[in-house]
Amino acid sequence: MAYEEERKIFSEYVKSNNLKHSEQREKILEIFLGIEKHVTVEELYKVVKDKLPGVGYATIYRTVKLFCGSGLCCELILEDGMTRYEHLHGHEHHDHLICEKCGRFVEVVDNGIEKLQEKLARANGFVLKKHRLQLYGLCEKCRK
Amino acid sequence: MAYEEERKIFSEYVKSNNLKHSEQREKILEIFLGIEKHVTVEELYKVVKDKLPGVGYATIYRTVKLFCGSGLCCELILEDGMTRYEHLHGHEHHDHLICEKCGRFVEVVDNGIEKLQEKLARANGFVLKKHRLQLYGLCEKCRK
DNA sequence: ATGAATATGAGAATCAGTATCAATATGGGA
DNA sequence: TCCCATATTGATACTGATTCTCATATTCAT
Repeated sequence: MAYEEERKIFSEYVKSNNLKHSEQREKILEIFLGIEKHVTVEELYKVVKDKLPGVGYATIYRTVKLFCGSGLCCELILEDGMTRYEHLHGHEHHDHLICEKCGRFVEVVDNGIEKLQEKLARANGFVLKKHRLQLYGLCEKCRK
Repeated sequence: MAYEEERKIFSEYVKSNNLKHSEQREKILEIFLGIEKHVTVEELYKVVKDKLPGVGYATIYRTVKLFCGSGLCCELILEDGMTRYEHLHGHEHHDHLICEKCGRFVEVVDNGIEKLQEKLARANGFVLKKHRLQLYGLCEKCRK
């Protein structure tokens, strides 16, 4: 049984919000953590369905929202109208570089950009809370 | 009758795609160009409805898509599930700084950020086509 | 003016996500 | 251990934004 730390974080979140543990939540968490990519609810549903045949779509939606609340993951909203979820625990902040042809995701960070964003916001009288940066282009393979 | 240039661009786009002119398209274009902000289809629909009472929702959707195709405007997709449209002709590229409380939009550009994005993409083997950068925070007023 | 092609408006359909609700499961106390 | 108030679940209905369909109306080259 892996992901001790994450289980603990989730467990504490559940407890401190007067929620309850359930087999579904345990299983979905484990499966979600085992998928090392930005997963959509639909994708997650399909995988969970294998191990938990009776599970409903709504439960997946509800459960990933809990994961977000607990700080274990966050939403990634692109332009295709499907929300993806990505792990947060043990992952640094990053932006996304996306190939328009093959859909490949690369996680990128640039401290220079981060700093300039802060500066830009401040110059306009804003206190920056978060940002979304997505770079769309063609990857090496897809250009050939 | 204003917006000569834009009308011409649209007119040429229509012609070169074997489409047809129509009163609706003319009117919607004029109204759209007159709104100096990032407009949603719903907002545009309401304004158009005043001058063109019989107009249907679908026509607005179809027409703004044409405007995008012609290069007169582009889509702005935020996190609220509503697509906004903004003028492109005669407007420089810019990113968006958005107040999380009052919803105010500020258009911003930073050449440093733009360059670093290019560099970052290149370093990962990508040729950059476009990017989305949205900065969310609290504006001066809303912090008080 | 004519006809082939496109545009329109109304409403149905779609699609991701949310709300509802009856049935079930959980967990802190007696 | 059993009780029971409370939370969770799965099924399904519902949203809200957008797209599709289709019969009718309009455009435009001839």
